[in-house]
Amino acid sequence: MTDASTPEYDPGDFPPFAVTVDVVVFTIRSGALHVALVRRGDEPFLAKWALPGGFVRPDEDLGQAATRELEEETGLRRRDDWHLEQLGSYGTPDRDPRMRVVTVAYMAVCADVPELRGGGDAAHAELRSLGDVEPGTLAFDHERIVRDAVERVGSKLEYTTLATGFLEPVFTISELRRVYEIVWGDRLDKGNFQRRFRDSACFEPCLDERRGRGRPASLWSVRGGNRRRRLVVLLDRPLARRRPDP
Amino acid sequence: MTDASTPEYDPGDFPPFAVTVDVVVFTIRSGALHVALVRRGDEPFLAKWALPGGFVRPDEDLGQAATRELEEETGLRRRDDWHLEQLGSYGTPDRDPRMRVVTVAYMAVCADVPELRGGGDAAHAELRSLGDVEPGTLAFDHERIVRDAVERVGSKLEYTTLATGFLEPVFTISELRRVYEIVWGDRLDKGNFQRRFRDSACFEPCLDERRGRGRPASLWSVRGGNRRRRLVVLLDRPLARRRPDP
DNA sequence: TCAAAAGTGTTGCGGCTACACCCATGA
DNA sequence: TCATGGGTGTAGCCGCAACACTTTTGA
Repeated sequence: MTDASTPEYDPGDFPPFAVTVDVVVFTIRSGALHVALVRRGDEPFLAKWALPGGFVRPDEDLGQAATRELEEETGLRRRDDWHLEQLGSYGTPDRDPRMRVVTVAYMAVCADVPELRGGGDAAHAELRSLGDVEPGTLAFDHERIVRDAVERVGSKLEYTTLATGFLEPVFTISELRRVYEIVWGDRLDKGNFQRRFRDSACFEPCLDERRGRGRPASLWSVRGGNRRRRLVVLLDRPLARRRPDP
Repeated sequence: MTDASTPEYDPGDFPPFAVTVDVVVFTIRSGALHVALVRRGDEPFLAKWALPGGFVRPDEDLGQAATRELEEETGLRRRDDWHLEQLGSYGTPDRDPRMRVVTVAYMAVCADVPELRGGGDAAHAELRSLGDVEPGTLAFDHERIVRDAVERVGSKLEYTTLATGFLEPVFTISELRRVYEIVWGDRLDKGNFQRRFRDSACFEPCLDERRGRGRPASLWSVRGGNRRRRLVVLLDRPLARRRPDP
């Protein structure tokens, strides 16, 4: 609730906060998990890498703000088949040296994009491989946010169809397997994975196939999804990551 | 990030928001899941039930604010063995009719408490059975928040030791099973549940037992926990809820 | 004809469900 | 000695990991 503790309510009574959104955009490029970062054009953290984001406007919803900032700062178009979900809020009093800022972090997953336009007011926007992001080089608490997002996307692969968000709406099962292998950093058995997803009620085969070097692969999509709006739904049977045993 | 989009930054530039925390406190009482609610003493939603919560202070962390508000409005003492976790943020522009408020929702799980003191400025605080909360009777968007919290606690029982948060630090396996049955609204096989948790590496037996009507039950605790600080950790093997098949 | 990639078969182990059964106690 | 709740045994099924194998293509 908002003010059961302030019986003598007055609009000027509350401590004013700045509220921002930050977005962790994941995509897969050249076989590695990448995240979209912008180079800061101002103090503090001038010239450091940061997540795309910015102030929430007085009349917009939090999710809208995330979409807008992403578009402004990276040029990524709002496409219906993005997956965007709220990650959590970060509001330590000293996380911004200038003032009290609470940020609502979002996580987005999208298929590879040809080029990031360093648009808006962000000096420069770029997809960077997670392995290339040196610890301690991100502005604010963004390293922590990225860590939390990586953990979230990894665990969501276990029990949802989120992996398809990295691919085109129509994909082969091998492509899907490669997503899992890249995000989890592990090898998965080709045959078992094949069966697992072929037999899942969450996917349906298209009648088309993709030709490459070897035998053609049949194409699949998320059941109920289509080219414009792809679905992230619960897997009928979860696929547990292998955890290193102690 | 916070202001890559405002190169000419000025502390007065940002749109001011109010930031609050709201807490969904769960406990089990008389065999039913209960949630702590306060009765509002002011407009809007005068005399309606709402979640305990309030403004975040300029110098405190979000989690601290949640703990403080809970203590002030319900009299629940800060005990080390509470489980408190962030649920998510809710910031639709019109969720508070007076002004723009973003709330960070938290979920807490605690063992049954003897009595709620309707302290602080909240007119009245009470534990109410979830089944008795009529749809449409909560202030703001608190019904939505409670729904999300119920879903979260249910799913967390599947893969963590969160269920122990409803019990004393030392408990019997049957008590634990009853927590699952109440939260999930389902019967679980006594023998299979017994084995499952007896064999889990997450629990360890105390050398004590509890005597009641039948055969004495041996007491257990979370491995690594103790009476002051009980642990919520990942179960070595998840326990999937039965989902109604379509 | 060979390499490459898709896809299937098969076997064995382990966990899980269902249900019957035994155990230890208080009344 | 009976009711009550704690706890164990067990048989069968099902899923899954491992790995060998077949299929279908491009070069």
